[in-house]
Amino acid sequence: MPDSDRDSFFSSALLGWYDPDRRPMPWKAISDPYRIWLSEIILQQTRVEQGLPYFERFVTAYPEVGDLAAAEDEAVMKLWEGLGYYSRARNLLKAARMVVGSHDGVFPDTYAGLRTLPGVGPYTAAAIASFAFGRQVAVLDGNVFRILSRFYNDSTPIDTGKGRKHYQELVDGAMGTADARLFNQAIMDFGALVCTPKQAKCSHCPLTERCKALAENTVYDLPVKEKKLKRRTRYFHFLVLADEKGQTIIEQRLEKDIWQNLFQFPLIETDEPGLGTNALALHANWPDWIATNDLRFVKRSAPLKHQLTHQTIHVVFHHFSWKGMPEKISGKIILNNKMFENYAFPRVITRYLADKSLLLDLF
DNA sequence: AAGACGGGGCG
DNA sequence: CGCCCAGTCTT
Repeated sequence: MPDSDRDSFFSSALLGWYDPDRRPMPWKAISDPYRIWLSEIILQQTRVEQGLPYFERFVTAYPEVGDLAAAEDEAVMKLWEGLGYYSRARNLLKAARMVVGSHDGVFPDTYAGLRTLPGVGPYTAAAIASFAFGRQVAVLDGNVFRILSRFYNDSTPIDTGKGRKHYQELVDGAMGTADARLFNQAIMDFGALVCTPKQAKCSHCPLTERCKALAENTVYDLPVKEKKLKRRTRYFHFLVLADEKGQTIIEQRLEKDIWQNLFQFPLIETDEPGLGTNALALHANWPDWIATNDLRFVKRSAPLKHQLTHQTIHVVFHHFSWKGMPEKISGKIILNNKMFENYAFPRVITRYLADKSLLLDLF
């Protein structure tokens, strides 16, 4: 049941609290749809501090949407390297090319039009529509779920279709006729600075007098999620194959899996934990294009645990020298020393490569 | 509706 | 170690 009195208290208190300068961001004070779109894609499931340097890199490399549309796929993946959720980078490029190819270089200026761009879902379409075009649409993101579930002491799960619809109605009502651009920025700043997941700043919150979760002492029980996180465990063995000319081999991940389109050292994935190099060379998954009698084992890295949100990956790097490595290998790329900078790698590999002492005996 | 998809920061 | 972050797409 709508509670317009409560809604108007919420929006006026929120806007009274809001000060755009408290959390400055380069895309906040502008209305350029390209930059707003770029920032919103980067910030999906990503903290502002983490995304900010990437935003700067992209704007510098591609000042306008046409520059991005004309970029090489590999250059864009390389610029995105390390940020995660790489489908965002692939869709970023697709969308830029769509804007240039099908919309004459001009971004759609409606919620529905924006939704047709790949990578632009309900949240991002609302954000761009309000920030860039002043459309009267409210954003629904993690902050909004948390703030509204608390303010109304509402235990409706946020991770179901019904829940999303419910909270969209709540936030639409709360925004009312307030300036959408201000309201949306205010509610997200408020979630980041005051109504935080932990250690919420209830002692100086402008909404305390009517916050139901505070009154009921349920602040840290909200919001409610229905689904539990499931985690998969995987075992990755990367083969670092170096020849006497200082060359090594990489391959691109093309399957529908983690790190799609990124590069890696030739990978053997096994179901068994704790496999040593000898057992690996005898394993059924050993690639047929490497004859083990041509290799000389050099060393093996310590086992690394690469912890992701949905996967725990145990990684070992196995170093071999390969005299007479072929000049060409179908489906693989032969790299010489400094060429790593042209290819995007997962963090577990860039971090490994960054260790100078490892690289020394590699080449 | 349920899974899949990264990486980092913080308690 | 578990949770969360300016979510979206596929199945």
